[in-house]
Amino acid sequence: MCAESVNSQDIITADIVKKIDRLLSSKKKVTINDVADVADVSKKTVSRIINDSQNVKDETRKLVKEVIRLLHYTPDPQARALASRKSFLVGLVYDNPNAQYVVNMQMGILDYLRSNGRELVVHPCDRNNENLVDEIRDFVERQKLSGVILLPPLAEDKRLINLMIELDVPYVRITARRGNLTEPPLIGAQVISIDRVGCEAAGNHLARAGHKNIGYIGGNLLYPSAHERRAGFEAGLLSEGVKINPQFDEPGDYSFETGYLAALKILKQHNRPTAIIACNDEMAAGVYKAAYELNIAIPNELSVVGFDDAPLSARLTPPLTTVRLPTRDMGRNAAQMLVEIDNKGLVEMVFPSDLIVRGSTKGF
Amino acid sequence: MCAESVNSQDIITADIVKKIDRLLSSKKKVTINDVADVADVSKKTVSRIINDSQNVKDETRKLVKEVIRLLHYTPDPQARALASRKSFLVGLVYDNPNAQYVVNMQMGILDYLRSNGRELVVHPCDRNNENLVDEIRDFVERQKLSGVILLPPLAEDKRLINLMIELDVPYVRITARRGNLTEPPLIGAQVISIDRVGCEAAGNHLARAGHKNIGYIGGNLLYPSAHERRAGFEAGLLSEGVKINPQFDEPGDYSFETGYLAALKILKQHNRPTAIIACNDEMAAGVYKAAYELNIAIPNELSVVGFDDAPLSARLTPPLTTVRLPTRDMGRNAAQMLVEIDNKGLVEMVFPSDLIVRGSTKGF
DNA sequence: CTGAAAGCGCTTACAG
DNA sequence: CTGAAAGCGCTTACAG
Repeated sequence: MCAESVNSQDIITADIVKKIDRLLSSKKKVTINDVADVADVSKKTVSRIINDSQNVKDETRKLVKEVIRLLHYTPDPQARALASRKSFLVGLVYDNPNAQYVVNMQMGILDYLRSNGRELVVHPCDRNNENLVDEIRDFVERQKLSGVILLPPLAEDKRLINLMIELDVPYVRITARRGNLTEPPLIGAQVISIDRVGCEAAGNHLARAGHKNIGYIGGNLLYPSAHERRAGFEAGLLSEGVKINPQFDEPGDYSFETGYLAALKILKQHNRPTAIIACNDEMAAGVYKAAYELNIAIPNELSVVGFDDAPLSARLTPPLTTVRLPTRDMGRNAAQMLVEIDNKGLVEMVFPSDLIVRGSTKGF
Repeated sequence: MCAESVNSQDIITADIVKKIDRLLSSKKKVTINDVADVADVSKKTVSRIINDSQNVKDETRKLVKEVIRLLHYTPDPQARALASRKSFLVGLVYDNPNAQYVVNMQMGILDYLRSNGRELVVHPCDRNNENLVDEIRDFVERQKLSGVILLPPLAEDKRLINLMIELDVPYVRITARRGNLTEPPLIGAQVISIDRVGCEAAGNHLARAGHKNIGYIGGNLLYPSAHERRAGFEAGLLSEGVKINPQFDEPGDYSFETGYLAALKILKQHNRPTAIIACNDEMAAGVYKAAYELNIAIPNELSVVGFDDAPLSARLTPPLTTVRLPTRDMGRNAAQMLVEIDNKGLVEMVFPSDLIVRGSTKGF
């Protein structure tokens, strides 16, 4: 294969073409030295161009870029990492039980990183491991990560945030917006989901359908999401003058099991509610199980709402009305923030959630 | 912090301790040069020990290892990669719709890699992308991967297998055992799941429960798993003299939708079967939906069996009887094979699947 | 705007 | 069994 001889760029001389052809046919790896040699500049100049430095004459830049293209040169990431003490690896740190969420996030992050010559190194961990902080410190330092993305609930862990600051590594936290403004100001870059918006729509949807006797199964109150979602559901109901029935207001922890047990408790009572809001789809699936056992028909006798749009939710019978978070979009934007934005100061991006109405909710 | 002065190893002299203390308090990164200097050997010798070379005197090895320990030295992965043209990164290449499978596999792979100073770089891709091969070639070459793990169905892709051989990179394929021995001999290292075993148990379970009129919804026949599973189900039934009713033998493609449509078709007939075997849980969930709409009670009027033990399966009402693959174990062992075993020749590990009986199956 | 020199922290190839 | 030298492919720090 020879360098396209019909070259529109008259900056590429016959001499250069000859050099390129020789390199290409030698089958050896093309390095910065080859580019420098062919373009007749120093490798420092090539380095400047690779790293988007401004201090290069336009003409020089154009020539070098063309040579890079013709040689199919890509800089060696390990060599760059060694010299600059920064790798082109991004770490994804999480401890999360929801596989779909993790996979969607990975896809979104990679949507962006791919265009950027970076790779994603996954690092699931155990938030109850007492060596968590040291272990993550090792990970970041050894791999000289160019950035870290923290998923909830680890993104809320003060120890990890402090670690990122101590290591001076760019990081982006994926979090849910707190309604509670008495919280200390948020630290570092964040991609924030607003669980509240979709929940408000869901509450409104139920209230408008005529439901007045409404049960509630809460999320794990240690997570901001549980508070946010509740605030949203309540606001949506209240806009139509409806409140959660305190008689059927049960705690939960986002697990199928607590959803099931809470629903059993609620549904066994004689004036049982006509709708139950569960703080996530897992628990909503627990409500389905309880309803099934008690022979209560969804949606005819009971409407159910969840949160997450888990794969599960569309597979339930009837399919579950739920709230969706744009997880993949959030991942893509988190990666972009990490790479493009200097991490000093506050940076945030906000993503609302959406109500998805399916077959589990019905009016009278 | 000073090096433990009460040192049981009399090889560590006071002089060495002093040097170590000075290094540790300097806060600079500890390198191979420091280790060599403290142990009074060449850095080549330290390198031999890091890389488990045999040609080192026991005494020397012991001393150097102790110095490494006291200095908390860890070799720089990027420097090693640059010098040896091999990184300490393992690539996970897949194109798979099932999030739980991917996440379990990642966990298993990391179970092993963690103990090994290696990291996992994830690389989801699109098998219909015409640049697939070139794109993966770039990935492997640029990152100088020390190994690649291929998940199904990409693990069956001849183009990728040839690519791995061409690049001479160690690789392990995760595959399902084919029953068909006319297939060409299997290439390279493999971690093989035997879908057949669990399916046979499932078929047997149904037949022993007294089912004689049995419907079947197949998997995507492009994947070996679809054939394996069918062979297993049939063998299990046949051991009790039962066969799939050809009248209710429907194709499917592993999607919820095809499961649903096939089940509708089957269940609308007047002599409908008392049990349906679906080739995976997604399709089994489709059967639930169809049964619900047709007002057919599971398991009282219809038993259902799936495959995967997806998170979904335990959440369905009633919970689904299904077959489980030891995904995480497979991942751990794949990583171990990749790292420990020279990739020449055939190497395989086999993992059987298990029947998990839950509430969706019932006798008469 | 550009470059020569030194160095990042290892391993390779060779020698003894 | 051990080591001195060169080199992997880049960037840094400095100079002009």
